Amino acid sequence: MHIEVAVAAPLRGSLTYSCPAEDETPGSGKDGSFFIGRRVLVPLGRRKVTGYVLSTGLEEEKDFVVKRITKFLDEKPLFHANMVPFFKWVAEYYHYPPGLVIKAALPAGLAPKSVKQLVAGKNVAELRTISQQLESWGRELLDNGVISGAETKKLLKDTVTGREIRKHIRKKRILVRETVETDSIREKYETCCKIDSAARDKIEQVFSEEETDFGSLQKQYSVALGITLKLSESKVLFYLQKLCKQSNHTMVPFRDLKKHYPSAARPLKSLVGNGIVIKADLRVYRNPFGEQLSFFPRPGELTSEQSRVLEQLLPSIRSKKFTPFLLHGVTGCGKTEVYLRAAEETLAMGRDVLVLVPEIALATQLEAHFVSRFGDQVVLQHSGLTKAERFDQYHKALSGKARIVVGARSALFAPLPDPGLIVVDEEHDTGFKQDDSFRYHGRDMAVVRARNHDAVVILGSATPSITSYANSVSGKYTLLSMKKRVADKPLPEVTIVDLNRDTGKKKGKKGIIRSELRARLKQNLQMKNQSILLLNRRGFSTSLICRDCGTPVQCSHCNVSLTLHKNRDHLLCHYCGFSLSAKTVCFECRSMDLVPAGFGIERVEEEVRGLFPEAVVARIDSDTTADRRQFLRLLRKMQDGDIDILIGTQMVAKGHHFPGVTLVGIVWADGGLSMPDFRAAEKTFQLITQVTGRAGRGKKSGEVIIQTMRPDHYAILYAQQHQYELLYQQEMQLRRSPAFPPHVRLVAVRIEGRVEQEVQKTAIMTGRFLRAGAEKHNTGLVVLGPAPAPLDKIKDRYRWQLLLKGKNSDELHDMVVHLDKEKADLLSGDVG
DNA sequence: AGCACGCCGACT
DNA sequence: GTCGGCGTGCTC
Repeated sequence: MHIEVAVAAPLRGSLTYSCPAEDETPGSGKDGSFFIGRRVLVPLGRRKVTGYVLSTGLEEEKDFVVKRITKFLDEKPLFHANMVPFFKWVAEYYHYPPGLVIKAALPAGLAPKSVKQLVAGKNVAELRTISQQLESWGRELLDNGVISGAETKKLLKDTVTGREIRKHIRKKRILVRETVETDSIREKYETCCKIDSAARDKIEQVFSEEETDFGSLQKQYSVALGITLKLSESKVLFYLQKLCKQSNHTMVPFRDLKKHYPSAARPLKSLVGNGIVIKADLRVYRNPFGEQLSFFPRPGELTSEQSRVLEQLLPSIRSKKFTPFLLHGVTGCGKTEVYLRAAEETLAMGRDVLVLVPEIALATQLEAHFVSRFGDQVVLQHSGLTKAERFDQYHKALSGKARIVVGARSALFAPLPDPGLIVVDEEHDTGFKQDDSFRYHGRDMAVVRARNHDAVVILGSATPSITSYANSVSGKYTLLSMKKRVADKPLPEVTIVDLNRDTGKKKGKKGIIRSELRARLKQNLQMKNQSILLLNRRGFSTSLICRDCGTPVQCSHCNVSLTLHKNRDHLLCHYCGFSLSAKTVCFECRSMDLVPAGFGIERVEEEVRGLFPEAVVARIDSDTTADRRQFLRLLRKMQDGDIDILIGTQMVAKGHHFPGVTLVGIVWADGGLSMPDFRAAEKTFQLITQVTGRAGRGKKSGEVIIQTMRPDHYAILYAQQHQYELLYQQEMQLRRSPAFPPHVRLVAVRIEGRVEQEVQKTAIMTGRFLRAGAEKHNTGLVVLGPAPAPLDKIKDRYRWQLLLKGKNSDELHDMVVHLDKEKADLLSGDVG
């Protein structure tokens, strides 16, 4: 039989392998459902790699020799057959090898491949005589007879050592062996035991949890069971019964039993021997939920808006048809409850639920709600989990033991058998886009996956992306609006403070926090309310500028200024992590007279601590919360009201529910407006609106103060007035000419490399190529550039870019494929 | 990705 | 002649 396999290697398409007849399990069906989704080890060239079975039953003649698979790596599939079209679609759309798409979709550590090992050959002994001074690898080879795969790779990569080793291989002193290491992560099993049911019934009659006299226990149990028990044996039975009742599970983990009765092993063995106790290894799932989550009860009543929105949603869920919704609801309107009710309905229909959030901090937030409602039906998928936890969560979803997955971007590929609802919370967030060589947009792909499964998809946000909103205007998505907060709480009152306005007094000594904000902070502090200050800029100051020649201190690897950090003692590059002592001199003129310029969040913190020494102040940014636990701890403290003033970057703006916050101060709102990005205004509006939404979520109403140097800017004015629709109209107007999304589609082609001239030359060549292509095929595509990218040098790599604009996405797509094929022109660097 | 194949310059 | 550098192209 022939099978179609996507191999975990950068190949455009899938490959055909043959599968020996003995692996064809009887009753597996002609549709191949037994095979699809299983991993196979296959020969690829001269080595062996992991592949994924996509389809079966390809029997026709091939013009190449079809190789046999080496073996199956799994008993059961790792993904459902209905994922195959989705994987293929994603691979095609993002020009990414299908096998690598699948590899990225599965938990890490499940793609073994063959590696070379060095083994002692028959003439090893000669190694000793040839060189009087053996290097460490030679010693290792003589002592152990083998060198590990990782080590071998390193040795062969080194030119000098590699040459020497190859010589030894020829002389049969060393042999090369190909080995395949097994999966690094596997299921976890735990020894559990239970009392045989007949014996259990008998013990049940005399069982009392309060019993402490083990002597009498021994007698009672012996009589009940009709055999003579030892004291230790009756103790084991007592604890088994007790733990069983407590946990409500029939099987008790041996580990738990030992906690109560450390010497349980021996009596347990004899009980198992005479059949009173049954032992078994049970699959356990490593628990990723960490600390106890807060519990949220199911509200009895919905707001009228929630009911209205659900009236539109629920029929679509019942109809089991692809229906995309955009849920535009102001902050604090109770979107979460809408998600939960929709999920309830989906489960009732026998289908599964996928919930995507842009980052793990929000995953925790939503996770608590979903776990409160659905208990152990919920699993998590995000980068905060260990590999082993992720593996287990994946399998729980795969097997159908869990029916709801809550997770970050990568949860998009969660192996739910039949998703009937996909929720994308905070759909506007850029966290769905991001990094890696495999750049996919989580939100967009969620819509595609929903379409594949005939599922309902809800994109939720208080500040929808202009693109999504345009889709709702055009009718592609159904718009659901919620304009009121729950319990008729008002949206916060927003005041704008003009930073240009000179206060007159204390010239040059003005702080970053102006009098209005300062006064309100003070008042809020006295009333024991909490405040949030937002500044979306890390570090102490934006740069360090030479007072003699005016040059800022720059990163030696990137074309950006270094940011002053931590007690002003070191400079840091936010793009490559390069760091330098702050006691430096100007690179241009060697002057030592360097002054900080521009302010960052650390400076705000310093100022606030100076102004309010009695307040409990905390700062949240990626410098203070490198690990997730610390971040969660701070969030919890904030929720519990143990922090008076929280100062943070955009991390504090997103989705959190802090009931005690009544004042939000935006220290400098226009930071993002000067960015060379056509979405700058949209992003600024989103950030202001999101952080504004943190105020007044509890009993008391909220207030917001925006400090800005551009008080007339529409993004800031509309955010002040909570006017999303006006922002939308303005943006659509502005993006008409010159045309920007959503009026046209945009593809950025970036060329980067270590040599500036080479990059520039390649960029110009690529530009010519693209223009020629656009003209020849008579497309409406417009090519802009090439020009140096907005960040034209990062990590020692120069970056140039071209923009492709087109109304027709197919045309753009074809052009990118066209370019991809001709990539040979590019000397170094990569195109995306 | 990783590996072979082939072309070319350098060196025994 | 031969070794090994690197550019090119293929892997069922």
